[in-house]
Amino acid sequence: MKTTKEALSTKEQLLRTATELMLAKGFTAVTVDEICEKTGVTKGGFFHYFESKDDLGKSVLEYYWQSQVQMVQEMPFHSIKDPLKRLHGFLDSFADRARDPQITKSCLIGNFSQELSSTYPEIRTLCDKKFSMFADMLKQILDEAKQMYAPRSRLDTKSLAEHFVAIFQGALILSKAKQDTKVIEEGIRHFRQYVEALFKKGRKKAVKSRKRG
Amino acid sequence: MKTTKEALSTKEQLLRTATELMLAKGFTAVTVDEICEKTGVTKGGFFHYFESKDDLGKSVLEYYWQSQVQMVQEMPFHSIKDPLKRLHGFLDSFADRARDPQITKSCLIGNFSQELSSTYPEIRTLCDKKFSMFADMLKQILDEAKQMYAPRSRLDTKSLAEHFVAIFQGALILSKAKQDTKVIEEGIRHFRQYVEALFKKGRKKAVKSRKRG
DNA sequence: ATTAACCTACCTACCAGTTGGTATGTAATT
DNA sequence: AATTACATACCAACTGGTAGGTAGGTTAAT
Repeated sequence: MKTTKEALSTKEQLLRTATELMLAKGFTAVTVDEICEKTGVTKGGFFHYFESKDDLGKSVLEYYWQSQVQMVQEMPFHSIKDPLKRLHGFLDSFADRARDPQITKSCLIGNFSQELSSTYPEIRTLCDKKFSMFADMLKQILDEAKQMYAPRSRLDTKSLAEHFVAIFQGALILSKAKQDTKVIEEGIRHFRQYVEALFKKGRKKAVKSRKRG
Repeated sequence: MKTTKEALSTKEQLLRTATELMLAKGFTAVTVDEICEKTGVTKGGFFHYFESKDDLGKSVLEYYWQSQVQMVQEMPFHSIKDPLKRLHGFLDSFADRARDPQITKSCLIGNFSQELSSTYPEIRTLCDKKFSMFADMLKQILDEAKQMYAPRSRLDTKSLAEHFVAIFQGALILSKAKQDTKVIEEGIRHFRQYVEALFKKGRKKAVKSRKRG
């Protein structure tokens, strides 16, 4: 296999190029020819690895997702014991990434969801799953924080986690129009403040309940 | 002129069809032929009204924006005197629309921003302006509410208004993937709660400041 | 000998956009 | 009242180029 010697296999190079282009222009606007030229592979080569452009779409989505998962796994917040501090560590990492000019301010899951949901049901389902998995990761932190700091409140951690995903996706869209990443930072800041407010409320309620009960 | 007798001029019919299709599939995936066929006009007819597909893009964006402005103007919240209640009225209307199954859960400004920002600078600028105008509308309500209920707080109403736009855009994306509009309702609910929390905090601070000063 | 990993050359459908019309109305001229 | 002139609102048929995809090969490693 080439993978051992060369940095990346041809297939992975194709996936990388496709990801890069589709992050900027979306699925439909990117042509197979474009991907081939930029990767330095002919069309025959491309169709050796992918059945069709649609097939590429699914593969690219999976590839992108894996890279995102890895990225999150490499974030330093996991080792933080206190769940609320861990949450802030999580948000810090995302804010750092928003500030980093080298990182593309776009999300393939969001792009595909918007562009392909009504025409490619399979991709729509895939996007749904990825969104849910991402939200679930955040939900776990929120659940722990809730249990520790506001166990009696009826805070809906699932909805709150999904809310963050929405904030993030929306901020990406705004940042593209504005060509300014501050919206992303602000979105994270607002979410932070909101969660803080919710936990304060939860604590109060918990105290009240304890007094009552 | 035909406009008086017929419901809509040919140009407006073309704009409508284009809007409808592009809300679902995005700009690139919609072909001029498709728009023509669905409108019942030939290509010659289309290019009589629009210089190019790009030109159509800009026109469609403007047309969509106007329709959205009109929609907001027709909402009942404007007559509410109390600015905080007016804000809730505003949010109520958006939540109602999220619930209404007849309304397409998609925003052309968001779609275009995501799809075309990197390739069509003019459209990107247009999206930016529309987003800003929408945020500004909300900012005005927030400003009034701030002045009345938390005049001393250093609440950033502009950032908060933009945050709502982001929440809304993000929720639309999620709702497409999930095929469930509850995320939109939830997004609005969370924003509501967040603003409430901010105003409570502002009130406390104002009280404190008054005591101190 | 077989298979994976490509490449060259090509096909067909469809894309945005053009050409050169016609039908209709309107406004000024005769 | 008839004629000329011009504009608007379309249509049918076409063009050039590009899209996704295929057929059939070559090369090199297993």
